[in-house]
Amino acid sequence: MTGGQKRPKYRRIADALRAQIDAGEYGPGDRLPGENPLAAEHGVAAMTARQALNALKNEGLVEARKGAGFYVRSFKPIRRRSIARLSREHWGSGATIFSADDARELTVEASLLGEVTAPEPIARVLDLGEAGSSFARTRRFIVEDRPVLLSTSYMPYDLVAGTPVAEVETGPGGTYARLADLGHAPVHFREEVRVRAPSAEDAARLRLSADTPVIKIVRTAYEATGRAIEVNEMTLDSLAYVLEYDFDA
Amino acid sequence: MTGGQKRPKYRRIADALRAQIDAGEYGPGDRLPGENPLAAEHGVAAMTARQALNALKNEGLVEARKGAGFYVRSFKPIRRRSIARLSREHWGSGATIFSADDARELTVEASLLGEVTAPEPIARVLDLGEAGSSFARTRRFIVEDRPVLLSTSYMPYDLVAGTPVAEVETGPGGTYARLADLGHAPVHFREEVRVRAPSAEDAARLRLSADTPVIKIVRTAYEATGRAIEVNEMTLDSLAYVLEYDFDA
DNA sequence: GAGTGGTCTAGACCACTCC
DNA sequence: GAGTGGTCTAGACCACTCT
Repeated sequence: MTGGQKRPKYRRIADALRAQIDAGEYGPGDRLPGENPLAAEHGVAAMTARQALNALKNEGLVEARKGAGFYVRSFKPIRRRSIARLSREHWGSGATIFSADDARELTVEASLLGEVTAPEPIARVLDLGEAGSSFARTRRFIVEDRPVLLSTSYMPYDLVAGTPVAEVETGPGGTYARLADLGHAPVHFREEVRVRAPSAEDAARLRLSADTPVIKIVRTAYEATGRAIEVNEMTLDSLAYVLEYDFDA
Repeated sequence: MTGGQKRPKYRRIADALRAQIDAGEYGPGDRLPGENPLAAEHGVAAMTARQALNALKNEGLVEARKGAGFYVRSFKPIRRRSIARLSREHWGSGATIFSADDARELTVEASLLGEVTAPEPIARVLDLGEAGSSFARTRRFIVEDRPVLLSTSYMPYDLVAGTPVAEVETGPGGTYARLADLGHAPVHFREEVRVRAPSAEDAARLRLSADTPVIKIVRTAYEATGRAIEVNEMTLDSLAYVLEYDFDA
């Protein structure tokens, strides 16, 4: 009599909550009813109400805080202008490539890994030889207290060891400007975009649950000779970003 | 004594299965043990084994077939060369823009929607006026019997009504070549890439479960005057694609 | 301490496929 | 008909937050 055709109960409950969120009854940051009130309200078992809440969590609409409740997500996506940010004029002018993204308080945690053995596919692209010896640097980007992007940049060790590229601070224009100083200006880029489940480590560093997918971007930078001089492997909170690519026909 | 530190049981079972898949013990298309054998093997409740299998499903590593079992996914991602496929030389030569993607048996189901009211954000970009009157066409792309991409293309109704663009078959070079014939050649494109939970309809048309995220691409085509002449809203099976963007610094 | 989400158990019915 | 995945129930313990 409670009226059930085909759509499972937990989906109908999720639908109802989603509608309320869309209608603004629950605004960004608001707390949703917990599983017990929900279950009572809809006359189902607690597990079923929980399934509904988890469905919304997996959609990225709400986030769970242990011991506290489910809260409506309140993060405005970052618009990443993937091509403009890498234009020569941009880093050539001394701007960091991050400043082509949304203007928002941005914290970057950077650390040098120094000489590392690059993962096999990257070693091949960079033509690192048998040792696979690369120079690597990792970064974590935090916007509004939320870690949103992890990045690991690999360059041929021989190319950059002992140069300003291998310093902690790469100076105005960043790595690409320093590579240009060395006569290895990047002239071409390729970005490969994939969606995947995060590794346990990535999930932890981005503070995501294991069910939330991430965007993987692998960017390769080429110098004029056609040689690959850098590979940057990035992991993005998939709900925190909109990727924008502008190009001519 | 069975050795449990912190990682939940269901995750450890999922990890074990993932390792076996990576090791090739279960190859593409193979069937995994069901929840009951799995539960017995690991000494847990059936629900817990099921949780492990569902975790793998959400990762996209395996797919569930109702009444049959869980099977290792066996689809090789499609490499979509987003920029090359839209170059003027490409469609100018009479090739369809799909042929810049992986060479694989591709089926396209196309249908004209005719005159439709475009969604508000698209109507604004296309400057459709109050009526929001657009001409629309939808397509579904199927590769190896798997629907992988949905597309809906919107153009200003006044621009294309009664022209070859509005025909069922757009001819060599497709819509963009016909727009060029009309003196509205696209010279610039913008693609916006997002990851989201699919609508119920999109999930059904792509044969995805509601937990599997999709990639949303919104592509806007601009003519030389800077006017937007087409908006194409695409929904991709996020595990079926690798997006590739090539560009110069 | 009360409430919460994360995990887990031990059952159940249904619709589906055929291992 | 046996087995399967999808859904559902009615409990439970733990770690966590503090509504």
